[in-house]
Amino acid sequence: MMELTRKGEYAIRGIVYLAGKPLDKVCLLSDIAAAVDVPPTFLAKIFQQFSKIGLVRSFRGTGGGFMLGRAPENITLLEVVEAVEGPIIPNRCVCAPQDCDRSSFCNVHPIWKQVQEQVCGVLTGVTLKDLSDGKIKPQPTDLAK
Amino acid sequence: MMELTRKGEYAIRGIVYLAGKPLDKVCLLSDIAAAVDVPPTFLAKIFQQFSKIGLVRSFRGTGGGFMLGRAPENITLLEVVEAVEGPIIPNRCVCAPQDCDRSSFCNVHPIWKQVQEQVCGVLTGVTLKDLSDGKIKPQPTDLAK
DNA sequence: CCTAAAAGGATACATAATGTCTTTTTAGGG
DNA sequence: CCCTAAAAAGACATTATGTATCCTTTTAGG
Repeated sequence: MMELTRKGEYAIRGIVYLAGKPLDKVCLLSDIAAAVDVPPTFLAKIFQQFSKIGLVRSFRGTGGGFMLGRAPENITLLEVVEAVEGPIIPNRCVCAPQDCDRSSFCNVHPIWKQVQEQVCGVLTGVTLKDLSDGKIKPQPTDLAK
Repeated sequence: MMELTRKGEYAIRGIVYLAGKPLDKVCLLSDIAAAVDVPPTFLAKIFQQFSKIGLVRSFRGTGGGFMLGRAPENITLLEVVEAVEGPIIPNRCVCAPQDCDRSSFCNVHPIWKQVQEQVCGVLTGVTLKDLSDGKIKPQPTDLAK
């Protein structure tokens, strides 16, 4: 359960690679794909999605390629993951409570809500800069224990 | 991402129903399925799995049926979820770090580990008794904020 | 032995994941 | 103005997973 897909894994690899480059450097898709070991055609699809929502910027034609859409310290891992996997929804009822109007067993609802919040919390706390720097910030929840 | 399957949803419904019955009461599969609105044949498969690992006990033949395998306060939601969905693994690399020996992008590894711990933490904090009682205990993480 | 009930196995269908291929558009450079 | 490089877009193929259903077998009570 809760498993990131290949697509998600590839997306993170690719965009973290971009985050490690200068903001104005245009990178060839084929170079990125080779560097992070992802099928180029697949990565193309992912970056097309990212381009539409501004996570990356793309340039066509000769000398074209991709660069990060914004400064890496302003892009959270949550944003990347949700862009490629859709929203973090442990159970349908979290977003559609009307499906949950059964009596007893929908006591579970608040639990899924908690799970969702925890996960989003962790992923929000990490930026692409953190990841490309190799400096992962400890989460508050770690300090707690 | 992270979505519980129907099977998982059905499993929880079914076993929470059992948790609400007296420990020695044998319930007909068909009754359970009808009560929690789950396809009986599907629930049968789920409870067969549960029976093998002792989460529920089954009785065959006339007067047969299912009951909870242990006291509901000793069964956590995590146990139920993992029994039916498999282990909580946000990314393969969490359980197989050898796949993660790439340089930069596996900085993400500790993040997935954190996610895993957070989710398991929440699900461990809830028992079937809590769920069948309708009394969901607030998590430590809630108090923190 | 007859019937009720779960166990086990095989099967069917739909959807999502994981790619690939081809064609089209865009842009730079001679 | 063409030629070439590169991404965009769309169609397609393959597999795996999810979501069941059905049928036969085993077990147990009466």
